Amino acid sequence: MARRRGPDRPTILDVADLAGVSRQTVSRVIANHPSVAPETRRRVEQAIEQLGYRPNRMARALVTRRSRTFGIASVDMRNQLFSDTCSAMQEAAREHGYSLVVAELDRRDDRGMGTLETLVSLGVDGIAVFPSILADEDVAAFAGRFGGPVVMITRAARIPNVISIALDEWEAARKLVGHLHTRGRRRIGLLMNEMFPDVVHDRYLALREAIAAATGVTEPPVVADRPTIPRGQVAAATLLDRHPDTDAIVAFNDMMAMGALKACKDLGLDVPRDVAVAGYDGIPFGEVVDPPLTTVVQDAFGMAREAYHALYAGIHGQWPADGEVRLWEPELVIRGST
Amino acid sequence: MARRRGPDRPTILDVADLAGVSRQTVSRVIANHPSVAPETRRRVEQAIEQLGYRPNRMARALVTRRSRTFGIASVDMRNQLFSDTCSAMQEAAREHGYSLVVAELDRRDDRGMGTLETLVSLGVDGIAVFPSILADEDVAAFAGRFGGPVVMITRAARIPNVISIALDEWEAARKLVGHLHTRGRRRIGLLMNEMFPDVVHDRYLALREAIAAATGVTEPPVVADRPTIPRGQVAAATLLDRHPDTDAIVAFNDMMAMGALKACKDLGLDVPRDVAVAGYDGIPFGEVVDPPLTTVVQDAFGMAREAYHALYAGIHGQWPADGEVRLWEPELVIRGST
DNA sequence: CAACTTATAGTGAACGTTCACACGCGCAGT
DNA sequence: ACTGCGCGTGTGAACGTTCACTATAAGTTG
Repeated sequence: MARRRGPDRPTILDVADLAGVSRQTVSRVIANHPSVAPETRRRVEQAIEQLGYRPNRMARALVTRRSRTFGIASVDMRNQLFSDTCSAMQEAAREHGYSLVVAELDRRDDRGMGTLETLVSLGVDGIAVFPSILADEDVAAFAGRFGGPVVMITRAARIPNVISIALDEWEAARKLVGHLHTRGRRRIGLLMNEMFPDVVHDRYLALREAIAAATGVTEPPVVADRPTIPRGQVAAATLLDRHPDTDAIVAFNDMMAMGALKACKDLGLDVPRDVAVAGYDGIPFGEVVDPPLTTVVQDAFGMAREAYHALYAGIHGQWPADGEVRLWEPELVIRGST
Repeated sequence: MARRRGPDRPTILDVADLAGVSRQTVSRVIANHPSVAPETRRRVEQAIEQLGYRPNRMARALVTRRSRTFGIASVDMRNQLFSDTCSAMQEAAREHGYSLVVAELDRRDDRGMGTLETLVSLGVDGIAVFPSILADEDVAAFAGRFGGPVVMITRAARIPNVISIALDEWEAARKLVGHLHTRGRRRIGLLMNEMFPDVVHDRYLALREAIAAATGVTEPPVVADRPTIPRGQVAAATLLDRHPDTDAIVAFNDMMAMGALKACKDLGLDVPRDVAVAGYDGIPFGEVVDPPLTTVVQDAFGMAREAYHALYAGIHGQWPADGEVRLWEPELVIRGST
């Protein structure tokens, strides 16, 4: 074991000294400012190279009031949708030299607001909030106070100072329920997500509306639980126990739907003969399960890219003070489970 | 659309003014320094509350040379293992008030080193590198230059100034191959990951050694491809085409293994009767596929927590100048596919 | 009661940048 | 020769903190 002490990184002054110029000139070279003599620029660049100098982005951010950093907050980082979003945003951010700070929303910490404040104190220029557990009023208040752009992904809500990017739940529900109806399903049960009342709300409301329109049933059976495979299994078992005549199950996401597949198998029900099962998200594993899962797919990458570009645009220019909702078209992928 | 201008966040001076004290006193209150009169502390706390003040962590980091931020770099953020790691590190970091900056390693950018330099310029206190595509020498050079703690996850390599935390591949291979051998499998084929030569190497070497020990076959058939379901499917088809007598397939991870399941189904082979299939990682979907997947599980959460605590300890104290490898015990989960 | 301690509070400098401005120089126009 | 201008460069201040001191008042000791 050796005591560790950073061999202090070179600063702009070290570069300036080595190149025989002032710090400002080095700064200009870095910023690609035109008014630097070619010969000087060359010397400075060589000094930078030689010292392995990298500007300290915190110091820079302190004066420019721009960190070239976006925050992205999620309730659950282990969600595949979130990983995809993160990855796509990072990809988009790269071309502008932006970086990402991630934070998992902590319910215990002031109902999640503390997490957002942490991002702010880290100096992020904008924030993307992923399926929010936050109350709309809280988000609105935060966005006003923050002053930078805030986008909300996977939830459609018109919140002042917030752009929300989300799946068109009503279109999705129409497509999915329409498909089930075509296949002769009439008694559709729902497996919803207990964690995000609001998210559930849209998806639930849309499905209920579509079901009512298609089958006339206004209060379809519904069980709420956490959106995981085991909880989906339990929820589906509960649903089928309470309503044995159910001939189709629509789950909040593919995980729950997979749990439902297991539950059906346990009960000796054949999917899709006895019960059809469908989910949302289109995760890759859906293709592999038996039977392959019918699912409503959203273009997570496209949405993430749009979120990034909204943030980026928001920094430089305008931002809708009264909020904005951008809906994305869902795609229904029909596979063996329905 | 309204022009956006941050309603400048309050600074420590605003708080000081409101409370009628100096900035240093506010600073002391924030740091919970003892030498502040109870009455003064109360006034300051109230001012903080009233203004919604949050210290600017960049300004603080500039002087303390500590950002309370760790960087985490990954080749592929969409990997489930990475999500789990991220989530667990974040969880562990919370109690110390640390935050996470994530970056996806960009091969194009100086073979990935640029990404690490970016993290440094953001001022992270330590870095976790997730399945590295970086050459050991590059990592070593970087770790030396960086000066802060660097941990490498999922790869065992003794690199100066780096703690590496990884699965014990040899133990894993022994367990898995031993199990297959017990079930009478003698002609084991491998599906490996073409992306990370080094990672492959350990897993591959370990499996080859275990296979040789168990069956006497010193050069088992192997096909390398990307570790995804579709590529695993292609790779398995190739393997089975070249070696039709294969009676067991071990895949680099569960994704490839699932692809292999599909390939077997396509070829009309029964799993596990005709061919056994096993993977690595123990992702939750492995339970759901048909047949459920036998897999080598690593405690991603435990490893991530250890990584975090290593970094945290590294900041404050000692760091092994000549590197250190910490191996984690694998667990073999036997399910229907073998 | 002088001298020392303790508790509490404040001040200047520094962290590594960029911004706004000033400076010096050479050249063109009058 | 004077003015004006543009180019290339340097200087002081500022960003929001904390650190290392210093200062003051009150209490404690011998």
